[in-house]
Amino acid sequence: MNKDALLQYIASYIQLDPKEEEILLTKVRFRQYLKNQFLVQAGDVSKYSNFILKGCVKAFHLDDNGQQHIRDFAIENWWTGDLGSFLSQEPAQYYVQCIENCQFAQILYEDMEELYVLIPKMERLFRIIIQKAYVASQKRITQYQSLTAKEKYTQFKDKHPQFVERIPQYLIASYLGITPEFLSSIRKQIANNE
Amino acid sequence: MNKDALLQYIASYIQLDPKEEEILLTKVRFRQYLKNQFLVQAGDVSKYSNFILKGCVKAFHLDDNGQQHIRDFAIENWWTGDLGSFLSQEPAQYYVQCIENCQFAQILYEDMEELYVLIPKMERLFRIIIQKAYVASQKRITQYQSLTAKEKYTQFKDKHPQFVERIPQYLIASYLGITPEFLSSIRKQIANNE
DNA sequence: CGTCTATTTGAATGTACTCAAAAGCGGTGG
DNA sequence: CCACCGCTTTTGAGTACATTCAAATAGACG
Repeated sequence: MNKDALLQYIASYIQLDPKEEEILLTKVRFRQYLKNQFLVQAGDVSKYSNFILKGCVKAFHLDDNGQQHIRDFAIENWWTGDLGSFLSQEPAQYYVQCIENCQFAQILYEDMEELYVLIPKMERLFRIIIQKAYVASQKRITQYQSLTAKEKYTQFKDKHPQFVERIPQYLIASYLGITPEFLSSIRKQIANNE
Repeated sequence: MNKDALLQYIASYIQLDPKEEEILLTKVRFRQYLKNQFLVQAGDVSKYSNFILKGCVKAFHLDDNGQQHIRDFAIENWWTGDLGSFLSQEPAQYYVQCIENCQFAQILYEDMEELYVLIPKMERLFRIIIQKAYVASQKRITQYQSLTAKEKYTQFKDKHPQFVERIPQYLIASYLGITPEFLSSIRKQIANNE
């Protein structure tokens, strides 16, 4: 499978020499998942960190009423999983499910810890990646607070057109924290004002 | 000022030898701020990463209507600032303001980058800290999605009693994404049902 | 073509907001 | 020690944004 996509991605953050790349690849497992297959299931421990080579996933949470709430979507060149479960090796709170057929590069928890020792630069890599993800997450919170549903949808559409194309609307509604019916009426409004 | 609090905090994540602690301290600036003073102002570049030795701050965002939305609070032994601005060295999107008189340990952006080189373990330290912060941020998003205002307040109160004691209610309302009037009526409801 | 899932529609409802005013509370000075 | 000031919290009436529920329509796929 396409290991080059992973190495190229990493090269955009840190420089690994050929030996280090080799070590890294001994710790990486390449794997295919089908559409609708679960990468993580709430209740199980999330054993892998998953880099997406191909495809698209949703990470979601089930509330007490059995309702699904999308935490985030992820596509090629993103990492996904339940980070909280992965770090603590305790049962996951989230589900991660494939929206399309997918290919992942997976690193086992124990191997990840070893990699940090064998290749200290990996600490830097993930520090930087997670810093960025955290900044984005903070921004999403303030947008939740300060925007109306219509504004949230408009900004999402403008910022992530690739998601709007690939992902059903009722999932986007869930990501935005609104009902699919209301998103539908927002879209109607937008269409009429143009 | 109390450098030991910083060293002790760091020691709970990584082990620094005396020489490394010394190097670290040459890069740290200890500083006092008064209640209501700004640690970060939107529009300015956030030059420091700030560790709180004493006191309590709010980080917030101003929307187009001039309304304040609390991104988060931080107290002793937490880091605060505008991470996005600090990392990119571009103008901040957030304000960070002292709710009480405060003492901080500050590290300049350039010094932080040097520290990562001089003491590679610092990469590990911040990787771990930010991973945790990111996990908490994700959890907050899903709580935003799946809880009513009353549930959000109850959970906040139970999880962060120290905040409820120190922080005015209208700021907690803003953090939860509701109006102070509505929080007041929620509290009345809770009081009546007991 | 038929079935299953996703999207749209519309009416009734509810949760949370706006606005205005009153009450509470803490500090300060006369 | 009381009176006043500024700021925070409470109250209440009217309103709006978004939800719920039920049903119709549209789309995708075998």
